[in-house]
Amino acid sequence: MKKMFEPFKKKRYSEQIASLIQKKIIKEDILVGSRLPTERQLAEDLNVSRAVVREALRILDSLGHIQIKKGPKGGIFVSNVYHKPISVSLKTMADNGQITVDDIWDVRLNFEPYIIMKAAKNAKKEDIIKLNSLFKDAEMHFDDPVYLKNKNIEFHVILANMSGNPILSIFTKALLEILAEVAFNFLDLTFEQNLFNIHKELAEAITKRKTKEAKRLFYKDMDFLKNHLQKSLSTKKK
Amino acid sequence: MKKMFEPFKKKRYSEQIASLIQKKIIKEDILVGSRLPTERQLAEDLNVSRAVVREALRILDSLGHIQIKKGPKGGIFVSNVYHKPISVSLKTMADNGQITVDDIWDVRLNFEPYIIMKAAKNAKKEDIIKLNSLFKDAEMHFDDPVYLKNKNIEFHVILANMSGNPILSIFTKALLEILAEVAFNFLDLTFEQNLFNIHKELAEAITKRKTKEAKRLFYKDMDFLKNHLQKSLSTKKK
DNA sequence: ATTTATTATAGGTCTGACCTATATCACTTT
DNA sequence: AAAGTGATATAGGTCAGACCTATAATAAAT
Repeated sequence: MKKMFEPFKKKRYSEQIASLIQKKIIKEDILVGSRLPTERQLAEDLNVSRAVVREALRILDSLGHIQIKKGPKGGIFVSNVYHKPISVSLKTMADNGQITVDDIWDVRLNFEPYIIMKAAKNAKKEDIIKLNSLFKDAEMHFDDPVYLKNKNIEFHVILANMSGNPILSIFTKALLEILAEVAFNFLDLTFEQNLFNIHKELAEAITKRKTKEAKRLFYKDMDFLKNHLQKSLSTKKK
Repeated sequence: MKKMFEPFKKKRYSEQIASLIQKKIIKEDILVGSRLPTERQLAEDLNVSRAVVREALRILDSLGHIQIKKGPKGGIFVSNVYHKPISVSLKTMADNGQITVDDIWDVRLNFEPYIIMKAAKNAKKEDIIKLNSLFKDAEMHFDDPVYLKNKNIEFHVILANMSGNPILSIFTKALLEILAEVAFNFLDLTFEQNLFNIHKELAEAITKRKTKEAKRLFYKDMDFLKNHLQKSLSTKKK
């Protein structure tokens, strides 16, 4: 018959505590890098057993919100990265052959143009400063493939942040991270340098709000990546 | 002196056990839907304390690999839900005002048309069977708002699965779940019935591979939802 | 036949003990 | 002075065993 209520979700103490702490981290009541009380202290403060606290810590750990070190000067350190759980999920699926590089590509091609468009619309002064400072940093290490690779990834992260939609941001970050791990786990200086140059062009189009031009350059960027990826995959031993 | 060994990463028993079980689930040595031994039995089998087993279970739970029920006929059930960590992340952000319903809307509007398009392209016989069985179930409970609401959500999940891209699937699942929780946590039979009828139309367009018509109906679906959402929000006390 | 106690099950929580890795400091040794 | 050695305190890691609580199934009562 007609139900008047849906059953409400009962929660374990460990889950409640985990989301309690998670919220404090997200609200920045607890800052990234700072240290939580010891397990024993948390148990006393929260008036639960240490076992419950530890279960909560396992949850927070697996969500990427904390990092734990043993011994004196050790403890529970806040290290929040919103997109990490997504990366972990995707990584597990990739390891298991449930998703392919093409799937990631598919998704990026579907929503990064939208990000570019929004970024071009919303571009603020501080965003442009961020981009310029990124480029300056990169040019100062123009012969360091590791550094350059990271900056090339960071570029897309900044664009995602500029979209103004945090969901797009974290999805993009996760996709880039997993892509770097499963597909671009190699280094090629010339490649990164060329990529960097495309990014500079793309940034200029965005800051000048030339949306069409920006989209064109994004596809150029992606094509360039894809070509390089296919080349490097074909030279790999099976 | 040259180091002969690098320090190896020590892992808690709980982590080792969690990935042990995770692997078995992924390899399908343990099937989804089946039941793991009881906590006490696992502790005995693995020769660790029950506390360790429970911490492992918290990890597996937060990764969406298991579901736990109390009491007799209860226990630890395998339920690979890859999108769970994403839902949890988004939920937390929503609770803390870091993302809004509009953000979720923005993302859905951006990539569900793509899903619809791919679904219309890829629609297989078994997909159509699934859709029809969904509709049949829903029509058998056409006066139950809870049941209907769940089926209306499930409809979009099936479409996402039909896209053939698991990433789109899990992203969509997470978005729908969070949307249902933060925005549609109320019940309205007539609304759900109307929504259902749109879904039926949409499904027909998709199975007949009428992509344009399908997209049009999707936007109708979204408009309908948005209207209802705004109405219900405006009648809520601030 | 339906409702209401009863009971067994399996997860949930608590207590308090002991183990173990590690940063620090004091003390040698070279 | 530098480097190795050892003691110590810290804080997480593990364990054992007890008791609490929700729930499905069964039996008893209506």
